[in-house]
Amino acid sequence: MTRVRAQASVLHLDLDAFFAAVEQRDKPSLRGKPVIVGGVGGRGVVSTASYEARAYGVRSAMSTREARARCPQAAFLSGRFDAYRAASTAVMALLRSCSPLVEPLSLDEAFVDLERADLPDLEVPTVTAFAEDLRLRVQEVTDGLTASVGVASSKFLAKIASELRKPDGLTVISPGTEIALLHPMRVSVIPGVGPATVERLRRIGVHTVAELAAIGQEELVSIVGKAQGASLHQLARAEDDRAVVPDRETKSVSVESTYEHDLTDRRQMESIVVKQAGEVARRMRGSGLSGRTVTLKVRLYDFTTLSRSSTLPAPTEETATIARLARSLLADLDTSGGVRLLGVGVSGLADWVQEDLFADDSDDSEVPEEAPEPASEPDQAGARPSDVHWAPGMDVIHATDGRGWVWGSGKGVVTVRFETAETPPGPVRSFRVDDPSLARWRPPAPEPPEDQ
DNA sequence: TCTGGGGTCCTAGGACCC
DNA sequence: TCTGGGGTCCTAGGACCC
Repeated sequence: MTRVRAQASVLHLDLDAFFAAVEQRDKPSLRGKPVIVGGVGGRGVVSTASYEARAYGVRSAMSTREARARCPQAAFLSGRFDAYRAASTAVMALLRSCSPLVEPLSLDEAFVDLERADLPDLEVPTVTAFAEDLRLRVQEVTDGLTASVGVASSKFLAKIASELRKPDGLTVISPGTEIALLHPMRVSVIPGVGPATVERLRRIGVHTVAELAAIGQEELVSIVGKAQGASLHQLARAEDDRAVVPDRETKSVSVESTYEHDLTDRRQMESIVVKQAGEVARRMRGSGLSGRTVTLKVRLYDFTTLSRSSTLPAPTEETATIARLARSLLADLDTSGGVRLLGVGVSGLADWVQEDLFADDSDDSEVPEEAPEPASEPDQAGARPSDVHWAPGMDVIHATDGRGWVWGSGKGVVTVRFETAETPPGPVRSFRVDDPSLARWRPPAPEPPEDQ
């Protein structure tokens, strides 16, 4: 049984501070400055911090409130996923031009199997030169984003390697040196070992990978469970023969939202859940999926999180069906203390057999109107999602001043900085939020990728 | 008014079936 | 007077990842 490959032929690529780097690329005034992308509302968290912001201790998953306290001078932006997706698509296309076996892990990360790349051999000097060239080509296709790359004899070690010289670095682990590198490290370097597992291991005196490797598999299983015990037993020995798998299938589709103020009105909760069901259904139809299990997620005022699910006899992608089920699941829950998050998801997915290629994918079915939507509109007090209309960072265009982006908004005023990736930092001007000469600007739709 | 949003995988118990 | 033993499906919750 193969434990690892004899050569360093798995590559892991990770774009550095990805969301923040895209913002700095497109907004020249932010280059060299702390930039924080994430939820900008009172309950937001940091998604990505630029390295300048990390110097102040700002980290992913930290609450935005704390990030503001640590680095008040940072630009706080709510994120432009179309731009991130476009950059990601360009990088993934580059990787797929190198090898047919590319496994994206997220927008900013992927494995590449070099055994299927067109290289003369897989010796360390060859893969090193290839990886350095690849990093340069990433910068070319993304107009300047940097990537960190690791190359090793398995997925596990390639991922660890890419972390070692961030940002903008390359690490190749020579075959045969894996254990010497790995064993002194803390167990938390192992993907899948988070705070709960670190604590369990700490209680039996295990802190490093070497100490982990010294534990018997039975003891490990008794502490962390069957699957994780078996996995840790192998990874601690640098044993990993998982294949690079392209085209992993989607297992679930979901939408959730945390509200600035806890919800208490059942009618309002129902109307939100119905809207979310519609969004899930729309996305499912967009990717040709349908599913049998509908799940409602509710986070209460005290952060306890509940889920309730119900499985249909046959798959659906219809708004009305998903909405009806979600609403009936909500009906069984006690939400009297207040609700901070609501979400709707569908799992148990099957490919959608498209009966008629020319059928339009709209879904006009009506949701039974037992709970009419509260009169008027999204900004009902307490129901406003964390991201408001003029979100910081959003691209805008002004009738006479041209293109810029939203610096901030409040008190009926939007502040815009006029600049683009190509034009130097420009003036900052303020407008009334309802100024008709100001509009959201969207980049031209990217070419849909060839497959999928 | 600590604690996002979109996912994946695992566990454990009960139902149900052979 | 006790009580088998799988396998699969479903549900709820939790850990973890980016």
